[in-house]
Amino acid sequence: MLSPDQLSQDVLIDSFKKIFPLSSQEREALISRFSERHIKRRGFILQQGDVCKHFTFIVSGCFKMYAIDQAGKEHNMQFAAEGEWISDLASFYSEKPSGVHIEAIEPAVILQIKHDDLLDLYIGYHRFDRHFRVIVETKYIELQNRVLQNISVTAEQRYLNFLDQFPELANRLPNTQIASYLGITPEFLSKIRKVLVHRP
Amino acid sequence: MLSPDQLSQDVLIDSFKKIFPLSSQEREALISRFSERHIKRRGFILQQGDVCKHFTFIVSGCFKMYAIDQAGKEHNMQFAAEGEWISDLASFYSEKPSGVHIEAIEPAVILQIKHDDLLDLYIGYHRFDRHFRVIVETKYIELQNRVLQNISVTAEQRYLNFLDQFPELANRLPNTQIASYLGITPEFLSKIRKVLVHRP
DNA sequence: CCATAACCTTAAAGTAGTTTAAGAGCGTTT
DNA sequence: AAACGCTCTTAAACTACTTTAAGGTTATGG
Repeated sequence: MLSPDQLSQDVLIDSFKKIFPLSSQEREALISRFSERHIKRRGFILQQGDVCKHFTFIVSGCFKMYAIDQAGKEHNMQFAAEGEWISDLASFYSEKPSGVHIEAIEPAVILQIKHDDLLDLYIGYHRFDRHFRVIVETKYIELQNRVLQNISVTAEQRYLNFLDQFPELANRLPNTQIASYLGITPEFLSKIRKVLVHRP
Repeated sequence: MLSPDQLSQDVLIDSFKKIFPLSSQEREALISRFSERHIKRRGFILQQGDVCKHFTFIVSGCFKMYAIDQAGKEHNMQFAAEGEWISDLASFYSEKPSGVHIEAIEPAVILQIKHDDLLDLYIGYHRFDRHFRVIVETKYIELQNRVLQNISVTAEQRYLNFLDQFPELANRLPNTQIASYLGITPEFLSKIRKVLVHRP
């Protein structure tokens, strides 16, 4: 747990600037409330049963959020890489135990703000209400698209759309993780890939 | 297009009060920017190809939001009934043509605020940034649950969860609409229901 | 109050996705 | 160098879900 170094700060500030410019006062208020952490591959920043106490900004690396079913199987709800936010909002705002894990797929550097510090920020600098409104709206729109795909298209098309939407992630992730995200078995994804090679 | 009548106003204000209290000034600013409309069954408040120009609060009645695929089939992305908000956020904020329809399943009374009036409201009364942040966060959490179900459980379990989560809606909606929401055919839902009757 | 469109169900045949099992390739750990 | 775990693939048998078609029932709009 360190104060953010200059490089990490820049990545965070840049991401905010894409939504609205910040005054130097706002920037200072923002940075001073975040702390930096380095996470190993397979390290957790949230485990099922714990309360999600931080909102996390990813400076580098990649995470998955997943739930485990009664049969012990993992189901990937989302991936998040550098420049993105990740948190279990349901647990974060309700302060109740989370139903999901958030785990590093690659070694990562993150910036975290605690629940109470974020609420402080909202109260002291109302501009941040807007920033986080826009962040959540963006994520909501993404999710809505995903729901539509899940109920309307085949696994093959979902896979193609995934490649199209996240070409970079598709290279970094093992296919087992992608299958879990798509809601199919790794075996079936393998079958799909085979068909696609012979009919591109 | 009328000014909101007293009853509709009360429903709207009550919904805001659940998040944070409003000053009488804020209440006035809010109400004065909404207009009331009465929508017939099967009436549209948004059609694919049009820009979504309003954020809609439902005073009474029920809507579905759906997309139509290449084969001409409808896929229900969400239902919304009295006390809830509905809008195609992607189109609303980007001001680009929408990919979805929003249609009344029952005759409805709604309150609508225009895009620019909402932005005005955000600027003049920053409290509303927070209100709408919370509204979207709530919807996001709901969607995230739905994604998890879509990738992890069978259609039967999804149906049972739907009955559990929206018992009231389940009574009001025809099964064809529910099937479309669950991502299955009406025929298969019928099969599931038959099995459930013989094994409750 | 009649016509028609929307809704629900059944069943048979077909397709999409899972399960189980087995083996091969690769990178890490001991 | 051996042993291990993780990933990817193949294939056969199985289950979940769709398609097509048909018939009966209920709403509702004209």
